[in-house]
Amino acid sequence: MQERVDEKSVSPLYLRVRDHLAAQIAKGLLTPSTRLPSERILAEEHDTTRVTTRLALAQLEAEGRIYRSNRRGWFVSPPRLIYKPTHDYSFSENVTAQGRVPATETLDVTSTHTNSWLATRTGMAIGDPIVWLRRRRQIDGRPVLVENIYLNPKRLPGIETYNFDRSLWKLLREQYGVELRGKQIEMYPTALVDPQASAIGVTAGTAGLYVTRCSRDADGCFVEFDEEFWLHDALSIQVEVS
Amino acid sequence: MQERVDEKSVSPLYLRVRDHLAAQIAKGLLTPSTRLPSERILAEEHDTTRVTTRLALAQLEAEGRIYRSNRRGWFVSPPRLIYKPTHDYSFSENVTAQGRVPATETLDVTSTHTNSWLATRTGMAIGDPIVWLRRRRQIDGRPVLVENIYLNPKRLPGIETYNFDRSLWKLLREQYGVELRGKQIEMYPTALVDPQASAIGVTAGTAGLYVTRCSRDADGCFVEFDEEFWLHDALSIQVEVS
DNA sequence: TCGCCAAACTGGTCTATACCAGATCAGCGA
DNA sequence: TCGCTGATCTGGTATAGACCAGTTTGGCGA
Repeated sequence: MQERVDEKSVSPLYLRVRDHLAAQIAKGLLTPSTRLPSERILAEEHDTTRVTTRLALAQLEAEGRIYRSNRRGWFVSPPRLIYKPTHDYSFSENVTAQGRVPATETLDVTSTHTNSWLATRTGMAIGDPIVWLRRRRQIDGRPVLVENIYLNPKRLPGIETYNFDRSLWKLLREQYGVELRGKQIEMYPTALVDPQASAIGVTAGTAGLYVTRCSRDADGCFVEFDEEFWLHDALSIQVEVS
Repeated sequence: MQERVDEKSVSPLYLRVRDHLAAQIAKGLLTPSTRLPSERILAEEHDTTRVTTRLALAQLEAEGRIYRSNRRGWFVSPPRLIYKPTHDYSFSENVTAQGRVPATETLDVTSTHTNSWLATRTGMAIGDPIVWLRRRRQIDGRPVLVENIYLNPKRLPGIETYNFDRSLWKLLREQYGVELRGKQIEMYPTALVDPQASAIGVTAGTAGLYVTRCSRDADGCFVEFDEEFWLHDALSIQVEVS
């Protein structure tokens, strides 16, 4: 089927398909949130098979240029959200400030107990009561992260009764007078797997960024431990040191 | 060939293969730097084909559990290097402090001129002389990053004549009395593509972390702009805010 | 006009196979 | 003993299909 290109050392076909699509995105022929032609059509256009086409798409996905929406197709990625962990406290405010539309959904709120994994990270004792909150957050209608938040009910009595579909940071400040001071942040790239992958609506193995954040108030008292699973193409992190 | 598992809703075969390998790693049957059985053997063991086996391996690679060495095989990933951009200055010292063996290779040193991309990031004027240094760095013999470093020859006269196969930070301090103060850091996950992918010896599309760092001395004078391309499974980033 | 349902379409998973190119290694010859 | 060489092993690239499971959509009927 494929006419043999007899020149030596041409790049592999799947990279040529990748470059062709990348050029169309760069030229503005394909813009954020537009759908790419289907895999079958792309395969036909390049005189190849779906397997090879999917290799090319996987390359662009890994670069963060396109993403897939489950069985709906491939889409051009929007710009990354700029996130400054040393400055930003509120997801909603940050997203809004960058001209985009945030949304937050509470998935689950549970009163439970500190396990050993949490204990070493928060300073709480094993067995201490703790409130476990799961949320999904979106930018312009696209889910970009799910998070597990663990709240200290000693410092935040009655916290489990509030509505969490808004800024947690505002809630803490307005209802509990908490001024967050210290934060320990850890992050590394990894794949999203279940249950996070299905919560965010992507296939297992999609590239992600894992971020944890432990926040304390002005007295050094543990307030909140946050575990975030981001889509890898959704954010860019900026840190300033002086 | 494959005996049909007639239970409904069993997970896909490639995820079962993934989980089987992950369990072996967790149990310690496969330890860092040991080679996995070849794709053909794994396929045979699980009564499937190489294509499906490679899907499973790609999952584990995306999670950072295994990595591939070009045409040599798949290996279990070593622990991530902990990197604290707000504290750490020296790659070599940091790697050594974590009980591992660092190595640095200089790939290229060129005296060139500031382009517009660099100008907006460094504050230099377009056309200003600048020294471009490319290095590859290893941990325990495995290349984990390549970097482009741009040095300000006004602040660092004669810098291009030094040997760069050691800590640049020490060189700046000892030879030029530079005390780095301000740093602007930006990072996001993306795929490694050529020329960085081949410089690091991985296939194009391998997951990576892109990090840039702009350093200034105590007077606020631009000293160094660093652009790093890390393997995504090689590091974990920690930031402390107070 | 509205709502439902079936067809068409999407990506998701999987088989079976082929050939290529670089890495490795055993064995042969100097 | 050492170095070369070729066989063998590895992953890398590619074809040509198949069927499944959600999503979307167009048309039909109330």
